[in-house]
Amino acid sequence: MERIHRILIDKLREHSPITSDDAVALQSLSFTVRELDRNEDFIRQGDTAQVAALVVEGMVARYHLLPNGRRQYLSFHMAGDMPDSQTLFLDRMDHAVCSIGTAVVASIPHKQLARLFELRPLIGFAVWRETLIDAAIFREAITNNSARDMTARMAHLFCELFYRAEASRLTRGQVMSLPIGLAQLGETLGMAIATVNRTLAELRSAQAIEFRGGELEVLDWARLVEIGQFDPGYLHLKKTPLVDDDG
Amino acid sequence: MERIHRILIDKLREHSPITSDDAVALQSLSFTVRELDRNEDFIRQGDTAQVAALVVEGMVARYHLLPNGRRQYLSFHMAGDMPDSQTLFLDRMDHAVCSIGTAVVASIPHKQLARLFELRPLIGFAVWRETLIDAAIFREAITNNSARDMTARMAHLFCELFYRAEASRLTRGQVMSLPIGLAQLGETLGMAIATVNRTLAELRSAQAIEFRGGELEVLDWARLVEIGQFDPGYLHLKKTPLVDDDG
DNA sequence: CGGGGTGTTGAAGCCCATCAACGTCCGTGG
DNA sequence: CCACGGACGTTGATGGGCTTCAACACCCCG
Repeated sequence: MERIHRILIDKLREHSPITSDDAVALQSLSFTVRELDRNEDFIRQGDTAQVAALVVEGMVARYHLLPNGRRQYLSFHMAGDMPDSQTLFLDRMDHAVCSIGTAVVASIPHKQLARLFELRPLIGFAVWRETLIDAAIFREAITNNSARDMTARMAHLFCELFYRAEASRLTRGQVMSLPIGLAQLGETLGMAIATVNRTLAELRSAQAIEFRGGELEVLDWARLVEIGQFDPGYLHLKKTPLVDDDG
Repeated sequence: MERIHRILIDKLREHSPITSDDAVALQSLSFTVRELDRNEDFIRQGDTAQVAALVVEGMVARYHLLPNGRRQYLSFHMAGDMPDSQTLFLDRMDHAVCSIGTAVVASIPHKQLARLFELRPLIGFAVWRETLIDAAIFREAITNNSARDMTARMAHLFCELFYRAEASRLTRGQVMSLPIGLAQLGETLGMAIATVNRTLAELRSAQAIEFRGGELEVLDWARLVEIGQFDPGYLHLKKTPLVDDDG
């Protein structure tokens, strides 16, 4: 099996039942691969698309471009995510997608996906579920940036990213790759860079995390969860670990 | 045709192509109707559901319940919206849904919807599209509450609600029903009640809106759009008005 | 060695949360 | 009819947390 198919199937299995037949059908999908430099836009606001992207390596981010030229980052995506699955059914992108750090993405033609959804509705439902989890993450971001103080806000973001990375087996022990700068953190959480730095120092001195050189290390998960008021329910992931029953 | 079916079909037509055959199929859906007092929860955080709700009259809101007992309102929904369509594919509600003002909702069994999606994929795609527009609205709320100052934030919310109400023909001239209090506005926009009041006064003195007694009146749409930096692209609605070609 | 990008830290000031007091409306019950 | 009480809206005073601005440190790469 191609690595790209493996990634997609494993990802869907984090939340959906995918049968062996479904897996075989998914392997019929063709794709093209593209390597991205750090901070490279690969979908722009206003674009239309005939392909959907699948993250293969690294991380990508979605963001709104604001009138003043600044950005509001909306979400971060790692291997297995389809950050622009909405282009399947919405004509124009209302936001942009860029890489953070170097990344690899695969492009899958809309037409092949649509045909698969008609042939095997359960695959469509699995991808639909994926987009619904996306929406749940957006909702949590609303609450995070509106109702939590700066420290909780940052802690919650780190909790979410680490939890998701772990579910996708992208962590090494207590460390995950998060090749993001303070400026981008600020444009995610709605805080000024200076505040980002001071809040980060706070989390560090609480012995909760270490964040340097594009790597996030969780020193005290329980404390981080408590500071961030993190409850992973909204991620709708199965609690059981992945089982490789097709390889 | 039942009024409930009419509402649902018209709503889907705001963004999706629904053929006469699709419309007939949609009319096979059965439902039960429930009337709600003002501020009545009808889905709670953690619930599972076998039915999906369709707003028939009035407005409902989705919200996160916070540890301190306060709420973060996430979105508002009016006639035609399906505020809990995610229950079709996600087991547990990660947020609650309540009425604001009195409202009427219809409940449609999940099983009937799922069968319809398998029989007629295009209907499923239309509902999917609806959930994707929801997600786009959530994204805009992230940006609104994170990157815009208080005045723009409130203006943008009013723009969105009025624009959506107009698309669904729920306005009377420049007036729409918005039976919401200052406290709830604050819990939507992430500001204290006092600030809500003062910001509201600002918009009033700018001759942009009037908001009183649960009614929002737009006095100067262009100015409101400018203050709120509102661009309706993210709502993904067709620009053409609805055409009643099945009645 | 120089320069740019990024991170760090301090000082000043403002916006907004908080608190408090008062006003207004409306429904209830005397 | 009026008195009362509660929910909601309004307004002022205060304080603090965050933004802003500025200066400097650091590091990688040319």
